[in-house]
Amino acid sequence: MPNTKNSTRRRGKKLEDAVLSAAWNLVNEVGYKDFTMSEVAKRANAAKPVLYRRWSEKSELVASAIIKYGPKIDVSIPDTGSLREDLIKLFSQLLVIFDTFGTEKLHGLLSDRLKSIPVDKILNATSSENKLTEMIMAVLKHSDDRGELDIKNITSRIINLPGILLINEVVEHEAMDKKTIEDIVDRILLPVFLGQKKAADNN
Amino acid sequence: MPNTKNSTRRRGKKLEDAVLSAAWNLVNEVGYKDFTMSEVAKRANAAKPVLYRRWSEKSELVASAIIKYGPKIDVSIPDTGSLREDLIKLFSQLLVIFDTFGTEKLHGLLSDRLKSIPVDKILNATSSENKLTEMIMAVLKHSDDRGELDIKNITSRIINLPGILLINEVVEHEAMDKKTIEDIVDRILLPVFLGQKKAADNN
DNA sequence: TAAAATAGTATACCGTAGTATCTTAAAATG
DNA sequence: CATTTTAAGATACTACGGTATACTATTTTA
Repeated sequence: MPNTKNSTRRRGKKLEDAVLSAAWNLVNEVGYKDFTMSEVAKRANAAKPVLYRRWSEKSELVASAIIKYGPKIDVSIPDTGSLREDLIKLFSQLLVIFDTFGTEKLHGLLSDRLKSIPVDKILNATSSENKLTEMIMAVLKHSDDRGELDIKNITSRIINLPGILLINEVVEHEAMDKKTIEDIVDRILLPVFLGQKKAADNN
Repeated sequence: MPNTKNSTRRRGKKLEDAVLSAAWNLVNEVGYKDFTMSEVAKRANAAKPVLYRRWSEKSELVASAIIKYGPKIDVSIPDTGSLREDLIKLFSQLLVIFDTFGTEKLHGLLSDRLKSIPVDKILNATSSENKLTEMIMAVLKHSDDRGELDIKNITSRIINLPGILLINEVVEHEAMDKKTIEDIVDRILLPVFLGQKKAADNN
């Protein structure tokens, strides 16, 4: 504590913040591909090993910077009484991600992260406390309560489907708009979710 | 190293084959991550620029080698009279890929390819006549002929779904077995495809 | 057959991710 | 306050993907 003023050498959180801030600025200036670790180090007046001591690879540093300085996603779980509306609202909360970053940033980040982690972890990591699958699960629980589906039949593959579709949109298309969301919900998600009907519904 | 007496300089297909063969051996020995272009060049007694003149990046060379020396995929389009059986057969044809390669090879290849091309192109890739989406389309056409769905309602997003699910399995799981295929077909693909019903079916 | 175009050879080079090493400031411990 | 421990600084290094260049063998063409 008595050091803060005169200290020439930053440590811990101070240093970490400086690096994350530099990383955030840089990724916004040059995008993901041209983002280099050396440049971040230079801008933060830090040494490269400092970066690698905290983030094991480029994509992790960028992900951290986005989590800290990127758009905050509304984490509220919609409960409108309609599965369709709930899903649309949930997806719409994610639109801000597309609005903030171009495809290039998301795309590059995605392929690099894919190198080290499985798909279902990608979304959780990027938004830390905002686990998409948990939110999906909550929405489906409400639907189950209304007797529209049987949540016991919802497998992990099905739970992951929204995330996968989201990632696919990132990779494949420039943007995700309201119309795309409705298309995904109506043509894919609802048929899949509601296809897992309660046994009583079957005959 | 100057040529010993009668060493002719290889060109065209001869040279290409030597490189592909070396690449195939190498990727099987060391996997994708430790596969280096320099080592391929060395083994094929070729110069690096020769590789890059034909394949623009590492992932392309590896993909080419797999297409040439890897398992031949049955490209026949099933037509059993049942959409479910057709889809299961189609997916089962792809099992051989998982059997032949470990996840590491597919995983690394996938993330590198993702860097330069969109998801829906990954499977079609240089494999010329083996386009998954075309086969899906044919199977769906048969189903349409039987009046089970309306093919006009099948959007590109829906057509790409099988490929996306396949890629997801590559990334996320060790293997894809019969049970997985049935799960994907019954719980996801059939609900989605059959959800796009003909207007006449609506009661 | 001679010239021109094509494409392989050899090698040096660049940029970046990521690591190793050695020194030194600052914090923790006692 | 002295000692020990932690972690930053500085810098050099390795490995690899991919490119550039200069040279030369082979094929094409006229």
